[in-house]
Amino acid sequence: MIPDIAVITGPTATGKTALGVALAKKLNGEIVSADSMQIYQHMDIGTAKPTPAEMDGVAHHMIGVVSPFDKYSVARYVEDAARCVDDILARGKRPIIVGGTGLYIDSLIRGRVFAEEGDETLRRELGGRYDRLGGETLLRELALSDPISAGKLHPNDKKRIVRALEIVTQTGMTISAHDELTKKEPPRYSARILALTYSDRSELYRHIDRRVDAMMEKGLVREVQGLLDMGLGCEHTAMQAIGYKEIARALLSGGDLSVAAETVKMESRRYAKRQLSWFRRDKNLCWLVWKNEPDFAAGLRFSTEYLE
RNA sequence: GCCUCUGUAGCUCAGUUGGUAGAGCAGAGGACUGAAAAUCCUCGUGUCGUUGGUUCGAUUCCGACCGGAGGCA
Repeated sequence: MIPDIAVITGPTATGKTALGVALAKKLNGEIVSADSMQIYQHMDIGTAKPTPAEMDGVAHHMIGVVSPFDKYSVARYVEDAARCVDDILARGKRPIIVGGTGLYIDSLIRGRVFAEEGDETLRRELGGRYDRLGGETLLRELALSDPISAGKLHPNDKKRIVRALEIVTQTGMTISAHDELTKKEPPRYSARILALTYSDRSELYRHIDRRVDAMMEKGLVREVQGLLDMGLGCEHTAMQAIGYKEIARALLSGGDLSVAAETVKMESRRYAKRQLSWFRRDKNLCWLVWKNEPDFAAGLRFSTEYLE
C-alpha cells in the first residue's frame, strides 16, 4: 500500500507557507519543505523561510538543515525528505510537502533513484573538454555510447552533456538506460498536489516585487554581507540563490544596491515563470487560483475538500 | 523668436541610395533524472510622430504642424 501525502506547491510568493501551516493545524500534520534554498542555514530573509511566528507551533522539516558551504542536491533531498515523511507517517501524523522546487517534489514522490555522483576530477575534465572542443564534438562523443540522450540534448547544454558523459564513463550504464529503469519503479507515495497561483500574471509579479521590497527592508543586504564575511563565494551552490548572487555581486563590486534589488525582482519573476512551466506539465495537479490576494479561509476549505 | 539635431517594437537604438523594417534588453512559450532559486532551447507587424505634396509607389525626398534635446539672441 502506497502512503498518501499532501503537497502544496506553486511559484514564489503565492502563499504556500501560510496555507501549509493552516492545513497542518487542521489535519494534524507536519510540514516537509521542498525548497532547494531554504534547506541552507543562515539564509533566512532571501529564501523567505517561515519565522517561528509563522510556523505557529507546527513542526517544520528540511529547513535550514545544511551548511551553505555544503553541496546539496536532489539525490540527497530525496533521501533526507523521505526519511522525514516516513517518520511523520510512523508517528501517525500527516506529512504535508510545501515548496516550489518542482524537481525535488517529483523526485521525492516517485522515489527516484539517481545514478551515482560523478567523480569531481572526471567532471572537471569533461567540462574542460567541452570548453576546448565545443558542444558539437562532445555531443558526437556521447552519441557513440548513448545516442538516445545525445539526440535529446542541445550542443549548448553543457551541464547535461557533461553529466551524461560522466555517467557512462563512470558506471558503464547510460543515463537514458538508467532513466528507463527508474521510471519502471512504482512511486514511493501517492500524492495529492495542490498548486497555488494568481489569475493574472501581472498579479503574480506584483506580489513578487512587493516581497523583494520587503526582503530589502528586513535586511537582506546585511544577511548577504554576513555570508560573504563567512567566506562564502559564488562557487557555492547556496550562493546561486536569487537575491543572494545579485546582492553579493553589487556588494563585491561596489554596485548600486537599489539596481541590484530591481534585478532580484526580475530574476524572481523569471524564476516564477519557469516554475509555472514545470508545474503545467503535470496534468494531475489541482490549481488553486487566487483572484488578487490569497484568501486563506477559502483556500483552506478548498484544499481540505480536495485532500479528503 | 531664429538655427541645428531628433521622433522607428514595452525600453535603448540600427536601417531602408524611395519597393511598408531589424538588433540588444524587456516580455512570452517550452525543456528539465545527483548544481534545479541551476542550466538550456524557441519566438520580433510595429498607424516607422501627425498631416499635406512629389512619385506607379514614401517610413525613406520636400513642406507644414505637434513633441523632445541643444545652440544663438
